[in-house]
Amino acid sequence: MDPPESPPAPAARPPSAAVSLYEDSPVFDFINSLSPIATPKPLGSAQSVQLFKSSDLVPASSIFTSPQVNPQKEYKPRTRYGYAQLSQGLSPICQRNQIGISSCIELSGSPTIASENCRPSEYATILPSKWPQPIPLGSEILGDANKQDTDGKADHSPDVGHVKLSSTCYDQNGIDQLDSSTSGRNVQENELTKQYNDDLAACSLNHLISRSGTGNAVMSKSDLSLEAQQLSWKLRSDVIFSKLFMPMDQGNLEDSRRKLFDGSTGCYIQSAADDSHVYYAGAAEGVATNHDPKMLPSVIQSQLVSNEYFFDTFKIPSDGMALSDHQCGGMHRRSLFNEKVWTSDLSGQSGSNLHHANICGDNYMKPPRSPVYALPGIGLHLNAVASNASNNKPFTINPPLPPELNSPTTIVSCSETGLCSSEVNTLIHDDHSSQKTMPSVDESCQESYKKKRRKLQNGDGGSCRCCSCKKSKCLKLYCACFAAKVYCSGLCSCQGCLNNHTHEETVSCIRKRTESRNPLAFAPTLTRACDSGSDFGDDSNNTPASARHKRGCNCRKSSCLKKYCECFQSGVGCSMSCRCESCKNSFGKRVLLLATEKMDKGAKAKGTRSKEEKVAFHKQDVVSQSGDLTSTEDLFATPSLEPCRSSILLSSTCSEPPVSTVGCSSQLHNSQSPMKADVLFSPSETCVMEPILVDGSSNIQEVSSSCTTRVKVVSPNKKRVSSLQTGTGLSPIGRSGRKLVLKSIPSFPSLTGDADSEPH
DNA sequence: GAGTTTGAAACT
DNA sequence: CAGTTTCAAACTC
Repeated sequence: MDPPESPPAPAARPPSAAVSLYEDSPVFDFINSLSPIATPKPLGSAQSVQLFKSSDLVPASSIFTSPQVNPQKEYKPRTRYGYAQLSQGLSPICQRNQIGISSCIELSGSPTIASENCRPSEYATILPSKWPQPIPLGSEILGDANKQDTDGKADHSPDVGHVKLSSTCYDQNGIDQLDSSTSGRNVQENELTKQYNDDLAACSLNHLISRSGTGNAVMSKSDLSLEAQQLSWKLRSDVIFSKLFMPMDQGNLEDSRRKLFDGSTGCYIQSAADDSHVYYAGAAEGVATNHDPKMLPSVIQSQLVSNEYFFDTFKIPSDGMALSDHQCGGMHRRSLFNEKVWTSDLSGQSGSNLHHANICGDNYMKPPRSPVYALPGIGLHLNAVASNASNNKPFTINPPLPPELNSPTTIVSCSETGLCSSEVNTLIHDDHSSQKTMPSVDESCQESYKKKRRKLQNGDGGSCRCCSCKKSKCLKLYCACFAAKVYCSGLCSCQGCLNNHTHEETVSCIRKRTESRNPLAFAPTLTRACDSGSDFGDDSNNTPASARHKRGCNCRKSSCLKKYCECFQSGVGCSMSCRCESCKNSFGKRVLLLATEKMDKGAKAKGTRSKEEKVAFHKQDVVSQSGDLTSTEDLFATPSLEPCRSSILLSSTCSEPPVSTVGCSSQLHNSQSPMKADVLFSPSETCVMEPILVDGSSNIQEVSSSCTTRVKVVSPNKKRVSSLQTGTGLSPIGRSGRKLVLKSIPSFPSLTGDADSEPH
């Protein structure tokens, strides 16, 4: 051949030698016909692989998860970040060089797979909706790679294509330990569970969630743990968590998630606002599935640390063994069942289930009204989680919260828990026996309760909501207990409380009324998530309103740096739905697009930008410039896909490294670009970002050629500009705020898919 | 521990 | 829907 003269497709072409080997093959021809790039595929040869240019590979890389390539590295702590990582790990490798590819290939064990995956062209065109697909691939690859670790566990994984990571092994170990330690308790729980079996079905969601860790049928068993027990277990769980958390791998997460979603009942979808929240999507399983991957990264990323939170939400033994309550994080959440237990407990230890039926009977038992409808129970769960988190300050990752505070605190609290658990039981008993309705029953008692409560709160607070309502009778959302859809406990110091089983009817009624008034009233908070969860912050159990976070805060004086701010309290960054002023939420800023100067420019151009808007922008800017990590969660803070949270360094000035870079974390140094933008990275490696402009400002620039940026700007009037609201419609949260986000650039469908749905 | 501050919830 | 009031938690002293 004449190299110089040779026609097309030279670049991708493998060496002639390699080609010669395959060119005759029909397969080769076929492949060739499919894509020029494909040609190199003669995977067998390293040479051919090398032919690929890194640039070509980039797109594909996103798809490839190559944990296997470097299993050890991959399974490092980062694995825990989860999903995003998976994709992340893979892509870089493939992306960068042929080595990556080759490794991918090798790992895959199947040239075919590798070739397919590595095909840049394919990925380039791949729709976001399909991004999840990589998972299956990854799962395959990983599965092979990890088989050693997981052994027969592969069987457990759903057919969906769960990714199995070596990290699973870690989990496994931890699980085993846990399991052994908790097995006894499990039995106990099972017994209790029996009592509530009937109710469980309806409440399965809670179940699933709480048990997500177990990821199996087993999960259904453990939910009934007693609050006290949970408390006592907390320590254990923490320990376990600490052990497992790192190991927590995407595979597990994914697995659990999938299991969750695969639930016979339909699919549960996490709310965007709150990672930890799950919504029932009815039959939209596919949707849910799609969401998972996306969500995980964000969650992980932002919450990375909120071990407890995270743990609760996702911890899953690879083997599907029931983690039992430790899973629940004991304290992490007060589940419906827990509530029931409490109730029953009150009425007489294990015996009476008088009330549990009722409890489930009301809102809890309600089947999802719509696909989007948030299950109340979940809210409860998460809330509890969040609350616990707050006390424990589980979110270690977050800068604001020193790591020391997290686990250590938790542990301490756990130790306390031991003490408290008994107390709790006693208190509960007392409380209920005396019916809080009559607060005056025993003043001294109240005092002691208060003290105890404070102890708990300070220590870990576990599951206690401990309200102190005086005028609301605990029948308004002001009441943390009521907001969490739980009855007040003996630890509460409320007065004139009607939120107890003796007033079930009333409570139920009020709940309904409240819900009718505000469908989100009992919606899960964040979470914390990933609930964000997130995530990081500590969600205080004290937070009365569970739905607040989703709606966003409205802070003015606290700068979102105090617990007054629900977002801060929940350890999550403010989202687009927030209308806060001078937001300095250290967990992440809400605005993605920072542009002070840009603002100016915009102002010039438009000359109409409102002062407020400028302020908002400025705020954003400040934040980003301050070097705070911005969690992109904000972008997805909206119900639909918060999942995609990712930390991003926006400005070059950012001194702090991203907390966790799960999905597509990356630093954007967009020195050239006049605008600084928080970029949302999709979980998938493919960083397609849509610039979203508020008010139609059009000066957003794409950060990189390969990546589009989704930029959000605060709306001038501070009305929430939720860009990414759940387009999927899965989100129960209907946002009423004006949505000013404009997509200046048509891009891939947003991960959430909500972008499309957004009004312009 | 009392008083103040804060922002969500409730109300108008 | 906007403005005001109420409320309870968070915070300060």
